[in-house]
Amino acid sequence: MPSCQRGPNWRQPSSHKEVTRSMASQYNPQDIEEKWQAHWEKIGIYRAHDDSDKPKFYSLVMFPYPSGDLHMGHMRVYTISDVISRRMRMLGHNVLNPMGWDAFGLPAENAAIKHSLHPQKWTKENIRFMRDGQLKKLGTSYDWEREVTTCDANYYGWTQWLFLKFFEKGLAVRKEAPVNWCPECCTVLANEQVEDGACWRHPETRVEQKKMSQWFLKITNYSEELLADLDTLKGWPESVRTMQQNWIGKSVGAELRFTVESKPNVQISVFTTRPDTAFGVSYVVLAPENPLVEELTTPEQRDAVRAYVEKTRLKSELERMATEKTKSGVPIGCQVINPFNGEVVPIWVADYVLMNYGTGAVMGVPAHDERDFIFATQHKLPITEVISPNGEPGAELKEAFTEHGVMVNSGEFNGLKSDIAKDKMTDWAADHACGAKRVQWRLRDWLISRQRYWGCPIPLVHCDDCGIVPVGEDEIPIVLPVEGIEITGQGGSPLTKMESFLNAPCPKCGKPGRRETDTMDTFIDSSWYFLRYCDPKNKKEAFSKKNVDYWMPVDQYVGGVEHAILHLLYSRFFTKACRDIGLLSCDEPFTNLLSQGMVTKLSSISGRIEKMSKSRGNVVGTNDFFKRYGADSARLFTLFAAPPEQELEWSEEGAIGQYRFLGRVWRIITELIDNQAVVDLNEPVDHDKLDAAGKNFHKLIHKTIKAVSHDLERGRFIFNTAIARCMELVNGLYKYAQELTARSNNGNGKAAKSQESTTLAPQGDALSKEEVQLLSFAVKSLLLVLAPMAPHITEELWKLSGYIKKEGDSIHNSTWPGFIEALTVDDEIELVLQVNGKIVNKVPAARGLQKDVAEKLAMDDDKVKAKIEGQSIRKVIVVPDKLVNIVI
RNA sequence: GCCUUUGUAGCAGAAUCGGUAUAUGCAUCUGUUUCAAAAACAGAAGUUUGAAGGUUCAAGUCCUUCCAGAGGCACCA
Repeated sequence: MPSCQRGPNWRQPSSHKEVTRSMASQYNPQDIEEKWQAHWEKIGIYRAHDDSDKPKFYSLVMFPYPSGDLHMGHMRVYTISDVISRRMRMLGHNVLNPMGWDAFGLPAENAAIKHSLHPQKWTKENIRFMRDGQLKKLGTSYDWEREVTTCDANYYGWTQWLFLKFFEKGLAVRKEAPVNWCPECCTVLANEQVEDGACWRHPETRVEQKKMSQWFLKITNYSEELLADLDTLKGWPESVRTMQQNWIGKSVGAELRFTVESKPNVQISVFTTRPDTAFGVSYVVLAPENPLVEELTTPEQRDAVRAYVEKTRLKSELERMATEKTKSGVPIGCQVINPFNGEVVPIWVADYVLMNYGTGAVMGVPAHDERDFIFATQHKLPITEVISPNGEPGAELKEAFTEHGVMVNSGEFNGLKSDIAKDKMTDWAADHACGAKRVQWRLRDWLISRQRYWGCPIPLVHCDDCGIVPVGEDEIPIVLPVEGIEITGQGGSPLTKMESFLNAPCPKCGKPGRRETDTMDTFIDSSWYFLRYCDPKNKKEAFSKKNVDYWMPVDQYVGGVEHAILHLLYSRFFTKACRDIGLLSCDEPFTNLLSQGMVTKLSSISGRIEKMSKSRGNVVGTNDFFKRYGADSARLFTLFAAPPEQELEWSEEGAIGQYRFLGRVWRIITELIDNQAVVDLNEPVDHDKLDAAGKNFHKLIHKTIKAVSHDLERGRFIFNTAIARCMELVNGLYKYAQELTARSNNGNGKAAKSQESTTLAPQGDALSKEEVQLLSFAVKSLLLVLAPMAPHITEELWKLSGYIKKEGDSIHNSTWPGFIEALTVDDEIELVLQVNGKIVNKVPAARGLQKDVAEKLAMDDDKVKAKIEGQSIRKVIVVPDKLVNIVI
């Protein structure tokens, strides 16, 4: 596509004009960007200091997985976070803006199998390229001294140490449980890593349920706190809080116990959120996996029940959920006694009841539960109404009535409102030893074992005598072997075949034992990396409490919404657990969260606008773009095209538009400098000495500073409007410069014509001192407010304007500009005159008019007069400095 | 089914408290410049705010219902 080849390198061979034009007037990002990146690194201006008089600001972006290549879609999040960091630095904060690598994980192993390259080598090479060839070229302001890589032993050793602490506290436990197995990854997965019954890595692969003995972290110990503290996270998007709330899934109800008629010592517990419907129970259902099924089934029913259980076992979870219209089931032959009314009802087994929620058993109340209604209708079980909308029993039930109402057919509870009866009946059950109040959670413990090689080894030894024994703290790190490992993808983790790794003495008794070969879920690595950033080089501790208490919590976290549950929930849990272990003091890790939207682009494969990704064939590479238009243009476009939390469609034309804008900034400022129309400004502009055009422009500058400051305020971050304001200022600068140029050209008579027809800026010697000052103020302010968003061009122009005098000077070390409030408001406003809410006229008026003066102004207006003539006025509304509305 | 969220010129998006509907960019058109084009500079045009009701002197903004898109949870008892 030759038409796309435009850009700074584009030259027409016959263009002689290009040759004669001064070099300074050409904006060439490739001449300045790498130069400044190297310089910033040399003078170390982005280092964070662990002690400082300045207020701290911890700016964090979700660290990347080193997959090898970042594209423009990835760059959005780094740009947003970088602008925030840079601006906070200019506001006088001690900013921590670190970067690292989430470097353990399956893709490295898969790549190893494919290219027969060791995961470590693959990962390290990717990191080097992504760091030096991509992130640095974007112009990010990271403190690379604090770089953290989770697959380095000096990091994962502390991951193991934290595991031991969790183990000590009883927060890491081994238990046998049904777990999700991904046949593609050949490993188990956490619940959070299963989406719609499929592995989150490949949606086409269904996970299988297996019963295995595995390591879990007891995140459920923190269910209540994780839920309750969501309310304190005012700086989080509502949507993310809701998603976590749904995931934790608290439901309050009761556990009721039904005694088996033929075996009085056996009880079936059910969980219900509606104990008020207990008089309507017409059967009790067990999940097919419930061990009570085998225990209670009568000989006559045994064959039917076994066949049914076997049938459901073969169904996938998806198939089990698919049957919404029909509900299969088989009676097991015996009955339970309803403790409330003494009624004897049958026990069934049915696959609409799930073993892994509640107690794996449910009381069937067909009249007041949709699923039970379908089940009872199908299997001809009685339907007893116990709650009525109006207290009148006997209505024909065509479907389940699931709302609250008034109790009927419920003995001593009749007539009560059902929501009140809920508590009373729970109390009754507790008093009669057949139930209790109970809270049920959806959240389950975090399964962290992975049967994979490229992860953090779990620091345990299996001993025949002592069982499973944690290694001593002095043995840490348990190093993941790199040499002599052969990764084939066959027959499980290579660790299981590596004798030198496997053989280890029992830490307790010293006899030969065998090391645990499972590694940890990589989400463990990322659950505490933000703590390590606070103290990345500590060789004695995971992090010092002093440093963590200084920097934490993170003031602004930026990342993708795909981690709304997974990473963010795990990190919150880790923070609380570390707090209880005594390692730190805060309750929540991330005070403010910005979830940036994804970057999309038309995919030539599907023909639709989709998330930018390699597999969809719609990626825009970083380096092609940087070379052609510069990182500053890329940054501005991603900030400008949409608000940060919204989706952003990448557009080549739009991005070039930003390049054009920066070209405008470059041309006007370099020309002003060439013409000596700007000076090193060190005194304020004297507003009163300016002419009308000057006054207007001076006000525009103050308005711009105010508006950009407001848009970039903490928690607001509306970069698109901030850039729009900068554009307005540039447009204003062109206009003002043009007026000054026209004036001096008129004065000089003919001077203008010939080759000066493209002149943008006036000559300095044709201007008054105030005008030069005003232009200088405009240039200085524009560069300062633009600096966080376009760091390279602003630094170069800052230097050309003479503000860099010694090493260490940088626009990024400068102070964010202030503004004079009085100069942000206009003296004259346009007063809108309405009759009956319809606009009749707009007239200029002085600001701050008294209400009666404004009203008189409106009444005297000819157009208004014509409208209201002969009518009686019912009411006049005056909104000061806005409008007058006459109601007739 | 439940919850969250979005709907404004051709496109992306602005619009404190309800108070002149659209800043800014892309695209389009015109002029200057040019042999011509591009670039640059200057200028113009365009919607009645997804739909219907309601509250109000006044609604893009508040309320109700509906329609459409995006995301989350879901046989959760």
